[in-house]
Amino acid sequence: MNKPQILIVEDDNAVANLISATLETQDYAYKRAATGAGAVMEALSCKPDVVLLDLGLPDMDGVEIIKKIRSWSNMPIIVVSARSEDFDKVSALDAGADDYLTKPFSVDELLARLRVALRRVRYDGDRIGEESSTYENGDMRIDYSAGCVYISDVEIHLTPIEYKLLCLLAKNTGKVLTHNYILKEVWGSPTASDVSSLRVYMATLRRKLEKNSNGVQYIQTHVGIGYRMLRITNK
Amino acid sequence: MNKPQILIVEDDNAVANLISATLETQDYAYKRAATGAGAVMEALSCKPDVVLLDLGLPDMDGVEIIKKIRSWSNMPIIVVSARSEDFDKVSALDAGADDYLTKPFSVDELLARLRVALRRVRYDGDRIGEESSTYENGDMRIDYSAGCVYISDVEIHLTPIEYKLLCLLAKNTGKVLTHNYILKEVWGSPTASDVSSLRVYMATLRRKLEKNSNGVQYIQTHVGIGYRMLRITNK
DNA sequence: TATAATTGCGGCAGAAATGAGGTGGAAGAA
DNA sequence: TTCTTCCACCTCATTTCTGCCGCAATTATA
Repeated sequence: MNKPQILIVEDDNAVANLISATLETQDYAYKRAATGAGAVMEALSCKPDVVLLDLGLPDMDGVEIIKKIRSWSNMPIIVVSARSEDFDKVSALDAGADDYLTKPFSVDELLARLRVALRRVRYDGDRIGEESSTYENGDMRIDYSAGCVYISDVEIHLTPIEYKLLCLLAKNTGKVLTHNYILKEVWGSPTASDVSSLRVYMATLRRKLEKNSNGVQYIQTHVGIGYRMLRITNK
Repeated sequence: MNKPQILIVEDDNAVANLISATLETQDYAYKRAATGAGAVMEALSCKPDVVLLDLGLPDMDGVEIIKKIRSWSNMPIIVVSARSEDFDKVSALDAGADDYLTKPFSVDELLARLRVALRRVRYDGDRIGEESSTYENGDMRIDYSAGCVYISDVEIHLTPIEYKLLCLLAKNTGKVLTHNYILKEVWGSPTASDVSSLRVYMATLRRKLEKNSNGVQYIQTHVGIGYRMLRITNK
């Protein structure tokens, strides 16, 4: 078995050095990133086994980074943050983080929690294997890493909400998603927006998807229930 | 989807009450155990989705409990302990615990970490179970997750009420359901609609089901009583 | 026993209600 | 500015429900 690969995301060099030195003594391999954008890129390219993420990065909100990574990967994310408020913890954990450590942290505890995360990777890894960062269905392709969508290799521009909507449908291809479920997943709370807005987004999303795609219908309406992404079998 | 089942292992009644009250507000189901032996037994018998484990039990060392459970199960274990020493955390985590909270803990944080654990259970469950959640009877097939019905692999379009009706009959294949029972289950209240409406829906449902299905009768009428879905034995 | 009356079921059709999609524009953010 | 988000209004399609009719089975009556 190879050395476990850890991605350290931290803009404070002193802390990053401390962590990387510690990891070396434990015979882990590691990569470093000091910005949110760099973190997402590294997470994509080197596919680390675990991400150690500092929330206080200069260029991007930590929770945003978590959501970005979670949009295509389930790799364990351990947040290491100076913020110890409940709100910060809850929002990071709910965004998809697996653990949350507050600075100053004990090195032993960090290592122990790292082992917990790795245990899970190894365990999951045996059964699900590699996860791809793209989704394909018929002529449609979603590149999660780039956040782009293509129809027959032609890029189509989606707004953030449209993109989220499409990803949600894609993740659940073949299943009917209820209006409320979609609203909760995309907008956060079912009350934030209402079904009429959802309809508008569905309509524009459909138009964009099915414009250059000769007559193929990707999204099916279930009247009074919700929507469903069909699996396209091109034969 | 069932309520998540949480096992609370805690000998201090006050804390246990606080946790169980909190869980109830979140619509979780829970069981309680106050001793290590009881905890292991409950974990075995009721197969909870998550275990909340207090380390300071009178009859058994917490780490021992973790190891015992881990010897046969990977269910998530969140330790809730008054001990905040590194050594305690590391040994619990390395013994197989998934998370470690020190008392006094914030209820919000506990709930967030609980959600993290449940997320993982659900995810694993989807992967390994891959339960198709379909019903089959003769040439008819109901795909519950897709909300679709097929006759001889041809999709049949049903309106919401027709679909509910069919699911209800399917769930009770072979049993006679009275008019009132059906009205209550499908419409919510027996007074919302009356039997004449039910007749219309039954008729259209029958037509749709038995159209492409050469002469097979799925739904049987019991005059003056109700309806019944027959189990079809295709030979 | 034979016939008439009653009751319940299914078919059909049309009205009423609900929901979906289109469009335009206002408000807010980049 | 431009882009994005969201709301309001309109039209159209679907869904739901009701009423009426004929048929069949059961029950009552001569």
